[in-house]
Amino acid sequence: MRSLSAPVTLPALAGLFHALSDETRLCLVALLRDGERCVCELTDALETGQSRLSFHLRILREAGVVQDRRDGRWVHYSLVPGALEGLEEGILALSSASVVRAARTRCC
Amino acid sequence: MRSLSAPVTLPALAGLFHALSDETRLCLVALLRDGERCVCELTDALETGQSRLSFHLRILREAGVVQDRRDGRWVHYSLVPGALEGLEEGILALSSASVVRAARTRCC
DNA sequence: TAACTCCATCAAAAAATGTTGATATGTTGT
DNA sequence: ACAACATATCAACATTTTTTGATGGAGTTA
Repeated sequence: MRSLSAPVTLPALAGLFHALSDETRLCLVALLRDGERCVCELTDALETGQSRLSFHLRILREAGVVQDRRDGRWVHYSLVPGALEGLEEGILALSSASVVRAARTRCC
Repeated sequence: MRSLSAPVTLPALAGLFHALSDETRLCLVALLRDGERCVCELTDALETGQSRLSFHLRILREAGVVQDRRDGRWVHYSLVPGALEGLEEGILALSSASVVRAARTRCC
């Protein structure tokens, strides 16, 4: 079991969940499961507009789920190693004990 | 490790994530961690309007995360046993292999 | 340099989601 | 039956998210 992970806050966890709460984005994650993919491959696979894809990729990127790498005129996306594992950790925290409370209400 | 779980589809998984993608709802889940709570306790803890809470509880209920139990004029909410474990399973499926594809595009 | 490709970004429109206050429903106590 | 209470639902509005098409930048090839 890993330790020393950053404390999980409710807002942070909600943000991560939000990034994964969309079918298109989950589809992207599923595609990246097997390794790096170029944006053009992803666009091709999802049969959708390029700017729409770019929008969703940005959300995943900002949530720390995927990362990009430029190679000439292509950009390759891949899963951030450990990101989904971190999510599992968050869920575990949520269902067991130590979610860090935002200092706001009596509850959390 | 549990087997025989229902196949995880992307839409189903996205729905679950969506239910958990809101801070208020995560807060509710965190409150229910230690056991059943009456709506009035939850309202009190979150210091928020009753109809707002009712709205979020419904979303959690419809996503299968929580369940309710009527007791006289009170309604008690609690976590559905195994719901969050199911989520972990989904994440695992997503990051490894067997997400069931919706029969729509070439990708998923 | 000019033309072309890949991709991100922007602005406007559309769609979905969340909030609020009012009302309805069912329950208990008198 | 009536009044008081707990909760759900509804409708109007506000906010956020998503989609779409247009534009622009960065890299490549000729």
